[in-house]
Amino acid sequence: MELTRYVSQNRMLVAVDCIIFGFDGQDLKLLLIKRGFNPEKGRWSLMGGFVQPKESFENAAQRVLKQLTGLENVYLEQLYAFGYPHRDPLERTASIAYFALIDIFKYEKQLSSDFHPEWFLLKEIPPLIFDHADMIEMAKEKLRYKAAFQPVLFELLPEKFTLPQLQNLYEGVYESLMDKRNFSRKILSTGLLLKQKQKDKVGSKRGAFYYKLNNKKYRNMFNGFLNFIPYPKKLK
Amino acid sequence: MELTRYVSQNRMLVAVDCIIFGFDGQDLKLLLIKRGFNPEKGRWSLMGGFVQPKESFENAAQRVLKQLTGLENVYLEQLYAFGYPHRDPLERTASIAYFALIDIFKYEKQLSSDFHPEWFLLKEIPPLIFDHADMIEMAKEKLRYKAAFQPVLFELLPEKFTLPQLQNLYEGVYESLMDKRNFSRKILSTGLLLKQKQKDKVGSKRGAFYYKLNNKKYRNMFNGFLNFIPYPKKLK
DNA sequence: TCAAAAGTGTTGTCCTTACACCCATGT
DNA sequence: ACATGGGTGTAAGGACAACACTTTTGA
Repeated sequence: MELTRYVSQNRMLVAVDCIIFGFDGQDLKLLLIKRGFNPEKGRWSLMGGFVQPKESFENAAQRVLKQLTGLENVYLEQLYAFGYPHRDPLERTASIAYFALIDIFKYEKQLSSDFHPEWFLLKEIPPLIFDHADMIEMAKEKLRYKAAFQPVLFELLPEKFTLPQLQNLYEGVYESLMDKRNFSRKILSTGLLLKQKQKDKVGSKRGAFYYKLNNKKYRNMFNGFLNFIPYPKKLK
Repeated sequence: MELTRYVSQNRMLVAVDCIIFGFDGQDLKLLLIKRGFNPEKGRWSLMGGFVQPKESFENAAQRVLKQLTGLENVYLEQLYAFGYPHRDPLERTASIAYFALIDIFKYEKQLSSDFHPEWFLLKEIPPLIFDHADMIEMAKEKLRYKAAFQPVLFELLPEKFTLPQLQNLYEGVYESLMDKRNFSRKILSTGLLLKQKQKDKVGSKRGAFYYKLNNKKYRNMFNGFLNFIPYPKKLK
């Protein structure tokens, strides 16, 4: 015998939306798509989808992410549940927002066409549907908050990267300038980085040494409390 | 004309659940209720309720909280959206968990009877329905995380409180001991506290001075990054 | 040879920790 | 008078911010 269901309560649609961050060595970017159906068809939007009956929210976000980027095993974290009644004018729809940090170079090899995805500079996000701009704002804030104490930004980098690239990344996230001497001392003192013998010759004539993550240490420290950003700074 | 709805998608129930923290000057506590309906009738549970058609999640949480405690304008923050398919065995139900920090003494004056609420020591939480224990675990963690950098724990205190009480609170949240000299220096250096002339004579013969929050400063600092917990410590 | 970016060391200041004694009062 | 918890100061070490010059190399 089935117990009675929760009668006389209203059900609603539940979707996930993904705020997908990437970093090209210079600038922080977001991956957006052209919405393919009504309402708001053709406008820019976060990638999203409805949660299916047998799926957890996390699984739904992974599915949606894979659908767009082809990537799996990506850093994905629940951001916030958005649910005011008319956020989707057509029908009440809750959205569980996730933010993802991906290696933009892995993505660029993928060919995903249906959604007309495009990378936008974080500073040049176009108008978006519904409350997606709020979601992005919150994701930026959470990323700043989190990256201040945990080495999460490495998820945005390829296997090999240079210190100047890493500093660009931190400067982008915090929209501020940092002293390269203090920055490298602090980062290197964590012991997270392994210096490589090769240099990256793209960004400069002299070239900058590549580093890789010390993966074992990285996993151990991932949930620790560190102190990655400098105290309040003078900008020149 | 109405646009087509999102046909062939499944809707689900959405509820809110509240993790309600209190502090009696000595220990951290949680407010739990006896669930009044099936399934799992009569077992301990977080206070919750279904989100109504015209309600945001935040409003639903406020409503539920007021229903139980009689309190409004309480510190309330979204924690996480729990949604794996069978968390409620009866029917798929998402739960948006909120955590609340309330002044336990304000509550104690309220008479709310229907739910058979009881305060439990945070260290002595009974078995709970569904995934409520996970919610509490996450709430504890988030409170620790947040209180490390923001003066959020004052939301748990009455208007007037003593430094030893405040220290008990921090020690309870971090399950560790702190040096009272360093603690008071650090707290007082924020300028958040206003010393009162009266003393609390309950906790000791000599009595401890009351302090009040400097509310203006409090509001300004609330979203700042501070450093409230000591670096790794030796416990005696 | 010059322009452009990479790399590196020192110093002063402030924050943090560790630690011990006296004070006020109710019993 | 004594037991209980409240209140305070100092010194040493570590972390942080400020700061400038040399190196490399492609054009």
